[in-house]
Amino acid sequence: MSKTAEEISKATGFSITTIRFVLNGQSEKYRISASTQKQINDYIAVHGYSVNHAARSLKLKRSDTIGLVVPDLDNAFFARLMAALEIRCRKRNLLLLTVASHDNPELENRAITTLLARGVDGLVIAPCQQATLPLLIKNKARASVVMFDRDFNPPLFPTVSSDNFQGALLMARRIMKEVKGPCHFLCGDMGLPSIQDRIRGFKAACEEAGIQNAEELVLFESDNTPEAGKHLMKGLIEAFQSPPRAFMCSSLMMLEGALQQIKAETGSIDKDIVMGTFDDYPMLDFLPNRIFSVKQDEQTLARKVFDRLIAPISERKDSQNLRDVVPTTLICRNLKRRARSAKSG
Amino acid sequence: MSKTAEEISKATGFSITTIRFVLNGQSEKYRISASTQKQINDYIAVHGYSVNHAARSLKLKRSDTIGLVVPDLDNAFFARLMAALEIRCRKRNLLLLTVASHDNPELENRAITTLLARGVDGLVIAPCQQATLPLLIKNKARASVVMFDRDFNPPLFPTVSSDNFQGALLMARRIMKEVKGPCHFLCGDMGLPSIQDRIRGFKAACEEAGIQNAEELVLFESDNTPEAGKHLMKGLIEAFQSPPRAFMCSSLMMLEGALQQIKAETGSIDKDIVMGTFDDYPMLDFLPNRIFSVKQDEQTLARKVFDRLIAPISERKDSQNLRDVVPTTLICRNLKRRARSAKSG
DNA sequence: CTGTTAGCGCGTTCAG
DNA sequence: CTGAACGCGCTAACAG
Repeated sequence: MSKTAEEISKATGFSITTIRFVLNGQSEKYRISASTQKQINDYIAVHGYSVNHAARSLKLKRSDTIGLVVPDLDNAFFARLMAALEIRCRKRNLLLLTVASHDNPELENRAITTLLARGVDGLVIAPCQQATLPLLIKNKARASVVMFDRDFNPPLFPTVSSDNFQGALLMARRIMKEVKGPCHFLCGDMGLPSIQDRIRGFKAACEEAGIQNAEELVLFESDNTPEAGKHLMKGLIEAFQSPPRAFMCSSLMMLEGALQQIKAETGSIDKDIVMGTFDDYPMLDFLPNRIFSVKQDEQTLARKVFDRLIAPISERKDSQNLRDVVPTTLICRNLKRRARSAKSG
Repeated sequence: MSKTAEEISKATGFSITTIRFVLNGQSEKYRISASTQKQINDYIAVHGYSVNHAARSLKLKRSDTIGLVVPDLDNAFFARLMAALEIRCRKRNLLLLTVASHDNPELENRAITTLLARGVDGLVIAPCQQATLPLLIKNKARASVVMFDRDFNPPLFPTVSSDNFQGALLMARRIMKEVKGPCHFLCGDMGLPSIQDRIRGFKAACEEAGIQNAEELVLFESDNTPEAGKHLMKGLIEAFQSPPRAFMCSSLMMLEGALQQIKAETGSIDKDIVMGTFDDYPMLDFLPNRIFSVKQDEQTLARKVFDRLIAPISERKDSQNLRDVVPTTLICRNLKRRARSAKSG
């Protein structure tokens, strides 16, 4: 176990101040003698030293810590975002504290409270509710807060999200062009703003294509789970006595469920079905089907989130431009004739 | 921002001690008058209170915090394990601090040092090196340490891992039965004990099947990445002028790379290829191929890790039984004739 | 160049 | 039942 500054002081006979100066690399500044430095450094080399962050935080009212609240730790999108954020944090000697809310408002509040009590210097949240915000605003004082992925109205904090409207528009457009006909949209988590944006994008594409009954093409559930996807697909298959020629899903989980249902009912997944999904996953490569995916740019999202977090004081244009929207990429797989991808936004 | 105990004391006129007793639910014990309690509680109801964990940690030499070091945050297996651990931590009012090592010894050491400096009460590591351990042991004093996923020799700390030998044995056996012939094994991260165990299991299955050249069937790279998988598959295709009839991979990443290579070279993935992989992912359902996967039991792994972490003092049988081995499940997809799954271990 | 000092907020002990 | 006082290890300001 490494020693405290005082222990080093006692052991070497120098005062705590002297010890601290060499510990903090200020020996030049205060012209500590070479001999003194050596003695201290030698002692440290043997016995070790690491600051006590608890004491440091207590004194400085700063924890060098960032809190992150996400719905789910084992969701490819959030995991990638967390990974990207963690790297940025490490560069600044910040520790990222990640807590899952499981899309449950109560757990979300507990997570936020916990993180705030731990004295995080910044807080990043993919909120599952608008109601949380008042609670936050009340305790806001010490941490700068950034929302991401879901931009509820009004945006009480800086918010970073993907261009869901554009992503949905481009994907739906391509799918409908591909099948020269309509496409169903299976949505989970209806209540979320990001999903609403996707639905608007989908409808815009329908309108372009001269499709009248866009409203009926959008199916939704309140949860974002494979089960929800299964259930919606089940309804579709019942209604048409066969799987749809084309459909798109609001998430990988919904797609998973939908495909499981198709496989369960028909024994396999017809390779002529055209599908689309939000979020990308490398394994989509291995389906023989034509399949589109809207890939979110986690790196850019993480960068913008981090910038908002770090520079809260500077550049106070305040209420204006509180929202950052990040373009997505449409990935196209197994098409014979067209290009493979295109930028949105 | 919630108040400190002293602020509450000043605001309500009671002494800090009195405030603390009601904050800590000891008002009964010290027979605080009902009126006093009410005044204090009312104040708290309005202004809020949350303990300052920095001060608390400083005083108690305990942070109510567990550290977790994993190679990669956006790896399905580790993400699931992290999620499972987080839930257990929350139940005990512990905060889980997760840091990625990116399978880089230097980053791993930094991560461990950081976590230890933050005063974690426990430390869980999926180590990418044996060399780390001395460093740890030196600083061990305050945190109980548990290793998982990779059990280096000798096991200097309690270690929890899956039954990799058995998993590989069962999977290889089934694949070879399925194709009535040999199967290649594409391995990443050769140096890891878990991979070594898988190779031993694979060879055992070969021996059972009377296959002589098991050694040649094992291909390996030092990294566990899609690129490594691609590269190995490329070699295989070159050697045989076509993709193998059957192969298995040491991880999903390797499988990803291998399949990408097959697709790149042959335009599609022949549905008669039989494959296997360590770790499961729901999307494997959607390949038309016969495909096996060895699913690790993250819940049980997390439970055993947590138990080792929490109960380090009790039951000191010490050196004996330092290792926990958790059974895996073999998942079989798209087989016509056989059952879908079987337990190992 | 080196030493001393005063809190940060909390848990605990001791005196009333 | 309530108040006062100490110290956890660190930072920062001030005195030599």
